[in-house]
Amino acid sequence: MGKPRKPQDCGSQQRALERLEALCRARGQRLTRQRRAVLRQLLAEGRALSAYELLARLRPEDGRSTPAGVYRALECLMQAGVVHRLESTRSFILCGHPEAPHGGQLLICRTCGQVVETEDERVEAATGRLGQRLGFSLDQRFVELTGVCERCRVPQTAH
Amino acid sequence: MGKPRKPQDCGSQQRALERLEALCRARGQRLTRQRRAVLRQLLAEGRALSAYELLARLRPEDGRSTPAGVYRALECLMQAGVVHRLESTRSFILCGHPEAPHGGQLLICRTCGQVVETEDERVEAATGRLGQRLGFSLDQRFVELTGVCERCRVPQTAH
DNA sequence: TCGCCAAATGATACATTGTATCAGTTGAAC
DNA sequence: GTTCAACTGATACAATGTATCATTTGGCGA
Repeated sequence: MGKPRKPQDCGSQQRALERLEALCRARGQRLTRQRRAVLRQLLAEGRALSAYELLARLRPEDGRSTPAGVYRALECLMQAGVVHRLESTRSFILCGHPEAPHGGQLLICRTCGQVVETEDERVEAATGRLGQRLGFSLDQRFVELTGVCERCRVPQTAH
Repeated sequence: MGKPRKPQDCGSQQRALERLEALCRARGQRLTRQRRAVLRQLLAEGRALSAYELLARLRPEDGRSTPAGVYRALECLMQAGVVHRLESTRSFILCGHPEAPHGGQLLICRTCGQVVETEDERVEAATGRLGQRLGFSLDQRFVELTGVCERCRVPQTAH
């Protein structure tokens, strides 16, 4: 697992955090200290973290953090659509386009851990049609594709 | 969670078991006592079971079963392509069409627990193309769609 | 501003799911 | 039959996720 570089400097992180907070509020979720802290860590990390990795990062700044607390915060943030859970790796990541409609696809690089989030029309259409064909009224679609990203596959040739 | 009826009588279960065993062997896996026992339980149950549910069913007939043993058996059976893991529910189920090529889609009914397995061309094509478009060489595709199946949605109207 | 009430938190304990390790056993192939 | 890799049994533990309940917090109306 290589390390993806942190995606943003502090200034834009601050702005991103504010944007996410606004979204949560707009979707009827209180944005409490704990939830903000979880958001901040996910934003700072820029990659998927397990609940316990999150907990380890929260403890230093708030010794009272607990597993239950972290899971509750994550639950709420997922409700608000600003965090996704990666079922296949049991981890959590910030949504890449929290304003858009939801239930997208996640592409996960085995090598660097990068997660790319999409809302591919063809995949949406195909899975929707599949559900219909088999008589299911779908309420959630997990589409997680794992592989190796371009950067990891041809790391030297670029420069 | 309603109970799906057991899918087959004992005679055809026996035949199904033999067919699965043949497949495992053809794919280079020894079919040992423990693995056969796991297959038998999954076949008898006809629905997805967690590793520990499996363990509970194996213990009465073999008191020495352990979690590690169950996971090892499942690992092997997944390798052979006759068992799938449902990531979204952390459970395991017999493959519905073990002879076919693999990496299909799973539709899961929230109400009765039924799992329908498909190999939908459109979904395959769409996810493949998506990977290509984003520069990923995919090695695994988890597509799990949850919802309510037809039978559970309109249970009374049929008869 | 005050007090109310629902929501959120803190604390603890526990349940579920999954692995590491290593000694002993088994079974296919020679 | 011997041998060696694969499999198993046993034990311990790591990782992930929840239940419960007393307490605190924060938004809101009086």
